[in-house]
Amino acid sequence: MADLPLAQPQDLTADLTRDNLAPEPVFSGLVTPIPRRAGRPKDTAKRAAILQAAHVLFANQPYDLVTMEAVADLAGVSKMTIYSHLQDKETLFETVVASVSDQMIAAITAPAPGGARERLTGVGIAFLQVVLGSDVCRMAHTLPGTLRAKPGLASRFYAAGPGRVRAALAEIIAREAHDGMLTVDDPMLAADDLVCLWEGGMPERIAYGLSGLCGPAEIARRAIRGTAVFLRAYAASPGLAPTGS
Amino acid sequence: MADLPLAQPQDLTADLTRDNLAPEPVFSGLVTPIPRRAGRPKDTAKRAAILQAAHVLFANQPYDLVTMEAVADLAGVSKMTIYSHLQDKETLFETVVASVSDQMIAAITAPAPGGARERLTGVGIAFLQVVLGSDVCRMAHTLPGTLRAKPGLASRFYAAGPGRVRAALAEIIAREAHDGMLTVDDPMLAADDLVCLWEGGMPERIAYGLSGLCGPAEIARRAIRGTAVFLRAYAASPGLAPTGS
DNA sequence: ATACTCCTATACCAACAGGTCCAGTATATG
DNA sequence: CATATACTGGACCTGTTGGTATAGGAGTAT
Repeated sequence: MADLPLAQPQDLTADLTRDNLAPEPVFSGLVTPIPRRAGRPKDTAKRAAILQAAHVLFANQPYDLVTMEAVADLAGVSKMTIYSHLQDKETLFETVVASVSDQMIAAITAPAPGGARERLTGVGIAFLQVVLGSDVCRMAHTLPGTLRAKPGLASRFYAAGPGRVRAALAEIIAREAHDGMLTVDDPMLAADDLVCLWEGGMPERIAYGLSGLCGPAEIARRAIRGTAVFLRAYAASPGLAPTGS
Repeated sequence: MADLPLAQPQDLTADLTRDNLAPEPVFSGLVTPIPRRAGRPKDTAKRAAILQAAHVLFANQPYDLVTMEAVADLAGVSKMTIYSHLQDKETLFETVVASVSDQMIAAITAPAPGGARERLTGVGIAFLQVVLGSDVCRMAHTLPGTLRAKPGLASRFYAAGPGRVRAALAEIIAREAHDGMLTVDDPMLAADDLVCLWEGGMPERIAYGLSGLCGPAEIARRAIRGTAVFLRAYAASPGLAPTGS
């Protein structure tokens, strides 16, 4: 029963100070283009700081435990400033979630050269870097509970994030199958299998706080291993006929 | 209170009336043995009703949205009665989680006869019946967010539930490997693979509310398919299709 | 019967979070 | 310059929730 050395989830929010934010200038692109109005214009840097602070907090705490004042403090901004940029807490959360989806998809869709094994391994590494290597993982496991009451948002997030990844993967697999490299009954199910083999119970253990985020070495190892197992099961090797279908 | 227009997520909690509880007499066994004191004895049925109501509510709502009054109403009991049986909300939650773990383990550890394929498929069906076929699935995805702040409880739950299942599975796999039926590098990782192949992205989709619970047919199909893919990847003799046994 | 305990109902408290109001100040445009 | 808007900081309101206090009714033991 003795398991791996597990990371303590206590100090997750310990060092969340304003000067200690993760250097992800992702939110700069989400800023409004400039409506050109009279009076003092809104400070786009403040909006980015708000979204980034919310990103960090939502990634490390369940939705209900993230207070607007905490977001304001972490962003170095007055609470009212948040409400002047975002309508309410739900809108703030939704904006952060949307940005995470974009980030995830951008990481996946980068084309990779090489053979089937190299291509799949490359996609796996990019996928795991987001899913196991960033705080997105923790946020992903906070989402279902939060979005239970907002089915519209939930389906939108799934379609934009995991769903699109799975579809893209299924297409890759279908192409390989068409080229005779794989023998696949259902590309969608095979995509599920591939994703799961890459992840292997890690998201669950990370979500439970029993394991920390994965580093590059661990990520590469898992991508290679998962792809290998997948290819053993689905490779169009002579004499081995796939079941099902 | 339950009549409020509070955002009911897809009537999940719509028909949770006192006479409509799921018929699971699981909690009868958790009742105190009879302390034999003077005066009126505690009503063990009420304790069971409390735990069962809490089970239903925690399975369908995140922790923070489950109020003690809701539990009391659903159990048909005064709020004070809950506090006379359970110390506080966390204890109530912990008790329910423990019972779910017991239920899960009992479903898994039932020994199955037959060959490797039959044994694994049988375990898979038992496993998926709990994980995909009951409200445990929804609760499982609520847990990480809830338990983030209580690492002790989280690790205990994981050890009692998913962790023990994985260990048991790893042992089965190791035995098959020792008997020459499988070629396995690491039984623990292989157990992860098998579980994931059984589940295939379903828990995620169920948690997001994009899919309902799986029925027996779907569960059997997934157990068979997952086991088949697993055997294709891990079967000892690559040229011999293990479809027959 | 009596004593003791359980159970209920209700009111109540403290804490806390989401959101608003407001007075004052800063910063842009025309 | 004037004007319009942004931002701050805090007080403030409102609603909710976990948990407590209390009083009276009800069931079971001796």
